[in-house]
Amino acid sequence: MSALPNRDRRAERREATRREILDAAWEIARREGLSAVTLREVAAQIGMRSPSLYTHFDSKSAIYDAMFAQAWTELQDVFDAMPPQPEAPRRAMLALAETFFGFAVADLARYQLMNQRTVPGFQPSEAAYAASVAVYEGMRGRLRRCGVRAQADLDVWTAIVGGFVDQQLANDPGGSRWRRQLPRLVDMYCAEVGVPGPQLRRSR
Amino acid sequence: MSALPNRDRRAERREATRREILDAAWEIARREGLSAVTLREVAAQIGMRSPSLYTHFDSKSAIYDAMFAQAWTELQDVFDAMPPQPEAPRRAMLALAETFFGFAVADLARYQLMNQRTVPGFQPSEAAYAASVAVYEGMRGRLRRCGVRAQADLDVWTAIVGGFVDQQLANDPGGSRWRRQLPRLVDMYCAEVGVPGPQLRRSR
DNA sequence: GTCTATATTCTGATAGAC
DNA sequence: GTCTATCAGAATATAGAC
Repeated sequence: MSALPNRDRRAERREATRREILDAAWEIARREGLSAVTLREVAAQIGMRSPSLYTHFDSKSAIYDAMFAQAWTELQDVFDAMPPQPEAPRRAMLALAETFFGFAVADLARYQLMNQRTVPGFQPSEAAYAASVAVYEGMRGRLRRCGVRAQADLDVWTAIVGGFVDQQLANDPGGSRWRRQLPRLVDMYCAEVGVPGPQLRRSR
Repeated sequence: MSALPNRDRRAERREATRREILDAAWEIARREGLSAVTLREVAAQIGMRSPSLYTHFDSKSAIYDAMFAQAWTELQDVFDAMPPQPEAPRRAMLALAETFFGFAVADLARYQLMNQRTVPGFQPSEAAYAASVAVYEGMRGRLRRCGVRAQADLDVWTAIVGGFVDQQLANDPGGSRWRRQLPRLVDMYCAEVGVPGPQLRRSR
C-alpha cells in the first residue's frame, strides 16, 4: 500500500517554473516594452529554448493573459493593503487617487497591458477580465463610502485620475508634474460632486 | 531656347501618389488598427507592389512620420476653422474641449498615432514633432485668452480632457457617455482655476 | 521537461530588368 | 516609376528524440 505524499513536489516545481517565465516576461516588458516580449527572449532570459515554454503555457497569448490577471490582482492587493480610510472623505479620496496613481506610474508596461492598447492581438480571457472587474467594483465601493454614488460621478473620477496618470507617464516619467497636483484634483472633483469636508489645499 | 513649363506635371503626379499611399495607410489603420499597416497591405490597396513604395518613401517609418505630421496639421486646421471665441470664457473653453474631443474620438487610430504608444519603434522626426508643438502653443494661447495662464493650470486641463477622450474611446466608442459630461467638466475646471462667468450647467 | 530541428508565415528592404 | 525576384530575419508553433 503506497501512502500519498502530503506535498506534490512536482506540482510545486511546475508552479515555480511558471512564475519564472512570467517574471522574465515582465522584466523584458519593463526593459524594452511590451512588444519586445517574444518567446525567444523570455526563454533566453531563463536559460531555456522557446519550444520549452509550451510545456507551461499553451500559447504566447496565454502568457499575456496570465500577466494581465497578475497585474490586476496586484492592484487589488495594493488596495486591500491600504490602511483604514480616514474619516475626512476628501482625505480618503486623495489616498485612493494617490495609491492608484503610484501603482500605475511605477510600471508603464504593466499599466499599458492592464488598460489595453499597444499589444496587437491580445484580448484578456473572461477569467482574467474578471480580476479587473473586481478591482473596479472595489473602487466603486470605496467611493460610495465617501458619498459618491452616481454612475456619472464615477465616470468623471476614473477619467480625470486616468488622465493624470497618462500625462505623467507620457510627458514626465519619473517626475511629479501631475502627481503633485493630485490634492488639487481631488478638491476640484469633490467640490463638483458635493463631497463635503475640509479642503486639502489652501485656495489658489 | 526651350521655355520652362509653368507647371511641373511630374511633381504633381508624384505628390498625388504620395497622398494616395498615405490615404491607403490611414484606411488600413482605421479598419484593422495601426499595427496592421504593412507595406504589402498599403501597396495592395492601391494596386501596387510593396517595393514600389520606396520610390515615394524612404522607409516604413517615413510613412508613419508623414501620417503623424498630417494628423497634427489636421487638428491645427480644425482649430483654425473654429468660429471666433464667444465672449463668455466658459463657453469658449467648452468649445475648445468639444472641438478637441470630437476630433480625437472620430478616429481612434489617428489619436493613437498622435499620442504615441501602440506603434513599437516609431518616433516622430523633429519636423513632424514641430507640428504637434504648434498645436499645443495654439491651445496655450486660446486658454490664455480665457484667463488661464499658469503652467500648472494648463497641465490640469490637458490631463482631464485627455482622460475623458481615453475613457470614451476605451469604454464607450461611438457613444457619448463622457462626451455629454464635458460641460460639467469645464465648469468643474473653471471653478477651480478661477475662470469667471455663468455656469454652463445648472448646479447638480 | 527540455532539447534540436523544422514548418510556416510574415516582415521591411534591396538589386536589377524593363 | 513600377515591376519580379530575392534576401535576411524574426515571429509563433509543432514533431519527435532523449
